[in-house]
Amino acid sequence: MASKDRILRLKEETRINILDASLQIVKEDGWQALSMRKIADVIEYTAPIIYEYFSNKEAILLELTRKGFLILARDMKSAKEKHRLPAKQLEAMWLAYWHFAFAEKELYQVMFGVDVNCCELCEIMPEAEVPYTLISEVIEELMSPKKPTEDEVSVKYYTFWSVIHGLISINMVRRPTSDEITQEVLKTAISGIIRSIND
Amino acid sequence: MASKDRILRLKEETRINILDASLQIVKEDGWQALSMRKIADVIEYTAPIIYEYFSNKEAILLELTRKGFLILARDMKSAKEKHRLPAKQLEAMWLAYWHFAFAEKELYQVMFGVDVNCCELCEIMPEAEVPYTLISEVIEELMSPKKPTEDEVSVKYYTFWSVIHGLISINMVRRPTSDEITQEVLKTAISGIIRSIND
DNA sequence: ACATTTGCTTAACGGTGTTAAATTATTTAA
DNA sequence: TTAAATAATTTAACACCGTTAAGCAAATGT
Repeated sequence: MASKDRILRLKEETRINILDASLQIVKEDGWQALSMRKIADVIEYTAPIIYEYFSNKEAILLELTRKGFLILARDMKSAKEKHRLPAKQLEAMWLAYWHFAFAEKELYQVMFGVDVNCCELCEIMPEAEVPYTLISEVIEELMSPKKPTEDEVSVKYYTFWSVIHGLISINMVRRPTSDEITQEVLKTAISGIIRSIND
Repeated sequence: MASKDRILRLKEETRINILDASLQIVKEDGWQALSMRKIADVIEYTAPIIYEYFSNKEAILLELTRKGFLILARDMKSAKEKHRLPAKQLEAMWLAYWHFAFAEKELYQVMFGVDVNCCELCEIMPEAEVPYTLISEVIEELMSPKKPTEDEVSVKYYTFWSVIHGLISINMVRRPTSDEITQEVLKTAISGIIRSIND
């Protein structure tokens, strides 16, 4: 019967509506504002019908995560295809990754669990700047022959922090990588940046 | 009156009890399990008295964040003092940072907003492995003269990912750094790692 | 002894995710 | 066409959440 098809198509449509509504709410008011009742409001149903399409709220987040990975993969593939040299391909893919993170900020957040609460943290909590100060002093000392500007020191600081924080996030979020690999990444990263400081 | 002092001391004590109880709950069942009523249970009071010590739940998280930064600063300082060469000091401080993140995992999480939900994500969602595959293939090609093992490719992959993901996290969580700095960090990081691939 | 303050609890409000029951609408069968 | 069966949707409810207001009981000051 064709009517079965039509109904299935409608069902698939509301499934997508639920995902779209979720993303819309998150884009407007952030992840913490996402609730089943608000989703229901947007799709003009009541909350319980959502459970006919997703077994719970977590399943919605998971589906958005999958959506994110699909878009990311597509973007990275197309970036790769624009080059032939492996080095260029790598750069293009990572830049695509970077752009995806900000173009689809909300998806990236649910994919990798970055929350955005603490933007003005340093203003209300001076202690949060101590690590920055400690490290920057040493970086400046290390660069002192060149009399670096504060911005140049910042560049090095953020590179360091990115590597370490990135490694930590990844090791916390994913299944733990082998210790040897992690330690090697850590050491080579640190010494690599230190070496690069006086380039 | 000395009794005033005693009472103030008791008040300070329950303040600390609240923070300790919070951390205990989080260590046992994760951040998402932390609730005012559960804190009250642990300190053997009812929920509303917590508001005599903290204006709301967010304030408790903020205080734990501060606690984290204090410990981190202490650890980094003492690591620095163990060395005289700036390069050694840097390495020691970042290793201290690293160790802090795992020794005080819960504090690090509330400080930088890393959530830990998706440990087995790759098992239940194959799409999550596509970016890894894409990049690894190119890295392997780039290293091909050396016939690298899968572990060696992983090292490079995770270094890349750490840098990019770390930069993204930082740019999302903190007030936005100037675009020029960010772009320079990105480019130098990427080309640095690419260069290092055939060391 | 009475009044006042303090410490704490109970009760409540509006919100959350989720489930079960009741209701309405649609399709099927006689 | 009408009755029975099935599907679609809502209402009601449960147990929890953060938070606030009202109430009570004990300690304190006068």
